[in-house]
Amino acid sequence: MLSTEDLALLEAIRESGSLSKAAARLGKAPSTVSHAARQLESRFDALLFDRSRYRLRLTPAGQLLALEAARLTLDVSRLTRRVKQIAGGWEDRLCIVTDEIMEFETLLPVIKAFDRLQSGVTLRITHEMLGGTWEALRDGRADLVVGATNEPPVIAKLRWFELGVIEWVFAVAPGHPLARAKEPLEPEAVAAHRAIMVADSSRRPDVRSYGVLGGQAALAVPGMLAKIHAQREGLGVGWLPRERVRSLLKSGALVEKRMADPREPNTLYVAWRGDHEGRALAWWLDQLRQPRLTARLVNGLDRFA
Amino acid sequence: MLSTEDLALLEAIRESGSLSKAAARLGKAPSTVSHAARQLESRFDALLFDRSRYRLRLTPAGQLLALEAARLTLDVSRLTRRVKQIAGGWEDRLCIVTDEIMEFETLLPVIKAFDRLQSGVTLRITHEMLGGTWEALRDGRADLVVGATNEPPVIAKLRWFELGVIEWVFAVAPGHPLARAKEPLEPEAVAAHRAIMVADSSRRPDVRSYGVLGGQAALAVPGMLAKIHAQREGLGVGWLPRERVRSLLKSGALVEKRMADPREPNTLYVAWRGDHEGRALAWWLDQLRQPRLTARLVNGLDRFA
DNA sequence: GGACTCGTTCGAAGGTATCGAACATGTTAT
DNA sequence: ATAACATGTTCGATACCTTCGAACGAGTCC
Repeated sequence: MLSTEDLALLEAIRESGSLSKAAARLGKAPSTVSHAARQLESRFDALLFDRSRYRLRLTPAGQLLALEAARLTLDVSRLTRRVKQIAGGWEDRLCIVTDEIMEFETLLPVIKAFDRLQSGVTLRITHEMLGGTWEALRDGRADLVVGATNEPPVIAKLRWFELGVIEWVFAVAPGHPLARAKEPLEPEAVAAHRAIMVADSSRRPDVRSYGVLGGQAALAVPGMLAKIHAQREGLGVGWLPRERVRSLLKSGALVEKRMADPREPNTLYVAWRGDHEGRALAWWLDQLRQPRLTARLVNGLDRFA
Repeated sequence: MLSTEDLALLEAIRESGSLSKAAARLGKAPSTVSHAARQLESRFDALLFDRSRYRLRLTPAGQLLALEAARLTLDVSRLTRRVKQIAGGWEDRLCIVTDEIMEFETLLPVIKAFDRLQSGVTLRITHEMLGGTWEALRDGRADLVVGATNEPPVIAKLRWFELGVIEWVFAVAPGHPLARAKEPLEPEAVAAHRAIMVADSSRRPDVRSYGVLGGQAALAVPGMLAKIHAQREGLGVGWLPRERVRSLLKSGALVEKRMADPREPNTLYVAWRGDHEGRALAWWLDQLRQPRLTARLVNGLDRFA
């Protein structure tokens, strides 16, 4: 194959346009370079050097080789770095999947801190909706999930801890008919109005349509933030995460309604497969155990404050 | 860097799960393989082999290296082929640009014949409209242009020969008002009807709108074939290449009209830059000098016969 | 024309890869 | 439990490859 010395030789000849000048540059004897050039030609079974004139130069084939050898050398040095990375206990890449209710910006400082480690680990952070987080972990699409809801399913070698608890509030716009309805609201009263629910982009059943009654009209929106907006505009009703609409409730832009059937809080989980633990995963798990970050992820950002 | 021996060693160990078995496979002494393994680890400054158990195995880092080394080896063998190709006088790639009026299928047998040469030269064949062929040659986007119209422009080292002559006919649908108009048709009579012209997909001025008069209504269509269809449907009028509509004229689906201002035939050219002549280009030029192929390209296919 | 440059060939020296023997440890079959 | 066999490492000797410097013929420049 090709060595760094081969590349250096080709580049020195290309740039100096002379074998003896190239040898001087490389700190080698001209005879060494001459011999090495012959060896290269023999190895590739191609004329790489034009000796028809006084000073030796690259043929077009030699030029192509010089160019491509440079690219290959880059490839190899990247590979060397990656191999060292892994030998040092870091992963090649880390895929983190969060529930879409969680705001990506909360993770930005963490990502920056991780970058400062200069581990070389490729990071990939994506969202999943509904039970999609557990699915991603099972399928191997995720190495780490943040904010998974429902009880942890049966997955080989699964490890997890609780992130926190998310509380729900049934809220309507002040001008919505249900805003003036007698409390606690009965299911029949709710069923007469359109429900707002988060669209399920996966093929799974609509797990996120909590409290939507049979036959009830529904509007599916692309995420929790969109759901908040839709309900604030009076387009429909449904459950919303309390901490994420706190200032809307306080300002009256949304009105909380007590329900005949209250909704239990949800526990959020951090989970990973225990058979693939590298330093990057360990680092992230450590961060996710920090109470301040945890609170921020669970409670979210009040985008309406 | 990496050698084919390095790759062979890594793969033999991975597949046999043992250093001594790998050595047997490679036809080498176990001590040689042991030493080579140590050298590899030293070169990458990483533990590539797990010696904690009876039989030596690859670490995750070693596995990544084995995988990536295989990919790199493939890269190098491709490069070796390319270098040999060029040293043998072939180009790395050949870009042929034809005028879009020419049917691609006419070139299929030529492409197949070229493939049979097994030169390794990458072939790229594209269309240009209007003066786009000359532009492609000047810009270096084309190595060879086929069917360029107008006089050859000033391009450094330009070489060319005539391919043939294309004749035009002013044709209208039988139900079109101009079909019954008195001959020869005067410009004023034509100007009252919509012109069909080939859309210019480049940024150049509309050179292909020959005979379109100022203020005349126009319909731009995506190519000569589309123009033929549009005129046959009576959507408008204009000049068409005589040989490509011969059977439509014969069947009466299109009616030829004599004009007060006849259109001169166009000369088509084959052109290339003379400073980059390899064996592939030479081969194609040779083919393009064959009278049968030339006639087919110039006269085209009568898709309506 | 003389001084210098260029690249090749050649023999010698230096560096690297490979072999086989010896050895310690682990595994398997009886 | 023991003997036979397997595994991988270390080490010295040998083989192979790379590099050097000297000598040389041909080209270039002042």
